[in-house]
Amino acid sequence: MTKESKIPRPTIERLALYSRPLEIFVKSNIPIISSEKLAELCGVNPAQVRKDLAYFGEFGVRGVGYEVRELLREIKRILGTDRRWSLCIVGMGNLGMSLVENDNFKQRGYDFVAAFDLDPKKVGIELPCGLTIQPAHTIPEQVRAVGIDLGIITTPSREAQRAAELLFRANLKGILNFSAAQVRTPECCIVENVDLSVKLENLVYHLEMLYKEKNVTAQ
Amino acid sequence: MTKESKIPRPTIERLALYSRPLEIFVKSNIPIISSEKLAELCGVNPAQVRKDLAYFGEFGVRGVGYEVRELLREIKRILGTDRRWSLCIVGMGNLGMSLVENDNFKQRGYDFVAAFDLDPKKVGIELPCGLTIQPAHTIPEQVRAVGIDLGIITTPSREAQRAAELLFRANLKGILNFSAAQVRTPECCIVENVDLSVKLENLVYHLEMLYKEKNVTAQ
DNA sequence: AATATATTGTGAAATAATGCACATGATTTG
DNA sequence: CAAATCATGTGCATTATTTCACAATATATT
Ligand SMILES: NC(=O)c1ccc[n+]([C@@H]2O[C@H](COP(=O)([O-])OP(=O)(O)OC[C@H]3O[C@@H](n4cnc5c(N)ncnc54)[C@H](O)[C@@H]3O)[C@@H](O)[C@H]2O)c1
Ligand SMILES: NC(=O)c1ccc[n+]([C@@H]2O[C@H](COP(=O)([O-])OP(=O)(O)OC[C@H]3O[C@@H](n4cnc5c(N)ncnc54)[C@H](O)[C@@H]3O)[C@@H](O)[C@H]2O)c1
Repeated sequence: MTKESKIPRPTIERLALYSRPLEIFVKSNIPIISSEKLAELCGVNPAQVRKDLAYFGEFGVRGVGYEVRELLREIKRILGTDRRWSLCIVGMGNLGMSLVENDNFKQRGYDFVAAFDLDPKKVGIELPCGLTIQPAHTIPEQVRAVGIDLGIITTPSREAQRAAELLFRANLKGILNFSAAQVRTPECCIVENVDLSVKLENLVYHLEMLYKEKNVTAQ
Repeated sequence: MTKESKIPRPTIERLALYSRPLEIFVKSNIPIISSEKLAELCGVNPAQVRKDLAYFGEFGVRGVGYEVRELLREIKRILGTDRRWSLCIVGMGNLGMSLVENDNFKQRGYDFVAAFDLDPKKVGIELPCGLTIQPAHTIPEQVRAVGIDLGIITTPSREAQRAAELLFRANLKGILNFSAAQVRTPECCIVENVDLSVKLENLVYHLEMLYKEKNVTAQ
C-alpha cells in the first residue's frame, strides 16, 4: 500500500477523468471498453490509460478490454469515492450558493452538511437545499460535532486564510479553496487551490501563441 | 519568438500564480521582491521561480531581487493579459450567473459582452451586470458581429459539445469549459476543461493516502 | 577599499512522466 | 485446431520538469 504513495500525481487526476465516460457507459449498458476508446474520449494516449490503471492492479483482459462496471468500481475504490464524504462551505456569496445548490455533488457522493458566513444579514437564511446558514464563528464546534470531512472556501481572497484556519484547527483534513489567495495549512491538512482566473490566463497565453505562430507562418 | 513554444506548461500556470502576490505587493507599495519570498508565497521552489522567469528574459537584479511593478508588467505581457479580452458565456444557470456577476474578472481584464441560454424562460432576462440573456441560436452571429475572444461553457454536461460547436464555428478561439464533459474542438480552438468534481476527487484520494499512512505508522 | 552578505541566472544532475513497441494471452474465423 | 486478430500489461527509451549548486553581480558594513 505504501507503494501507492509514489503514484504520479497526473495519474490520479486522470483516474477521475476516466470515470466520467465510464459512468455514461454504465448508464448506457455498454459492458466493455478498450484503453483506446477510453483514451480517445479523455483526450489522452492509450498506453497512458493502461499504465495508469496498471499501477493499481490488472483490471483488464488481454485481447478483450476492460469490464466497464468493474473498472468504474475499482477507480472509485482507488480514489476513495466508494463512500460518501461530508462537506461544509464557508462564504455563501454567489459562488458558494451555486455550489451548495448543484446536485452533481450529491450524485458523486458528497453531502453538504453545513454552510457558514460572516455576514449577519446572511446568517439564518434557509437555503433551497435545506441547510440554514450558520455564523462563521461556530465553524470549530460544528466541524468537530458533525465530524465534517472536507471544507470548501468561497470567501473573498483576503478572508480565505482565516477561514482555512478555523477549519483545520477543528481537525478537518481537506480544503478546496476557490479564492485567488494561496492558503497555507499544516501538513495534516491538504489543500487544493482552484483559481479560476489562472485558468483563463492559461487560455489567453496559449491563444496568443496561436496567433503569433500564424503570423510567422503567414509571412 | 518560436522558442517560446517550448516553454513547459507548468511554467505558464505558475506565472499566473506569481502575479497574485505581486498585485498585492504593488497595492502595498512594496518595491522589491526576491525569488525566495515569491516562492514561499506561492508554495514553490525559489529556483523554480527564477527559471520560470528566465525563460522570458532577465527581469531581476543579482544581489537585489525583482522590481515588483516591472515584474508584474512583464508577466502580464507574457501571458497576454496586458490587454482586455471579451468573453461570452453559454448556460445561465447558477454557475453562469455567479460568474458574470463576479467582478474579479473585470478587474483582471475580462469583459463579459454576451450571455446565452436555451431556455425561453431565461432569454430576455436583464442581469444585474447589465447584459440581457440572448437565445443560444444567436451565438454564431453575435460572436462574429462583436468579435468575441473567449467563450465560457456552463451548460449541463450533455449540452457542452453542442455549445462548443456553436462557438468555434463562429471562429471564436478559446473555450473555458466548466461541465464534466470533455469537449472536442478543431486545432484552431483551444479548450481548458475545469471539472470541479475532479478536484474534489483528487483531494479525497490524497486524504485517503494520509489516513492509510497514519494507520501504517501507528501499528 | 576590502570583506561579508544577498540574490540572481543557469549548466548540469536528478527526478518524473510519457509513449513506443512488443510479448502475452483472449477470441474469432476458416 | 491453426492462424489471424485484438487488446492488455510492461520494460525501456525518450522527453519533460525540477532542483541543486555555484559563478556572477549588487549592496552593506567596517
Ligand atoms: N463568483 C464567481 O464566479 C467566482 C469566480 C472565480 C473566483 N471566485 C472567488 O470565489 C470567492 C467567492 O466569490 P463570490 O463571487 O461568491 O463572492 P461574494 O462576495 O459574492 O461572496 C463572498 C461571501 O463570503 C462571505 N464572507 C466574507 N468573509 C468571510 C469569512 N471570514 N467567513 C465566512 N464568510 C465570509 C461574505 O459575507 C460573502 O457572503 C472569491 O474569492 C472569488 O474571488 C468567484
Ligand atoms: N453550479 C456549480 O456549482 C457547479 C459546480 C461544478 C460543476 N458545475 C457544472 O457547470 C455546469 C452548469 O452548472 P449549473 O449548476 O449552473 O447548472 P444549471 O442547470 O443551473 O444551469 C444550466 C443552464 O444551461 C442552460 N442550457 C442548457 N442547454 C443549453 C444550451 N445548449 N445552450 C445554452 N444554454 C443551455 C439551461 O437552460 C440552464 O439555464 C454543469 O455542467 C455543472 O455540472 C456546476
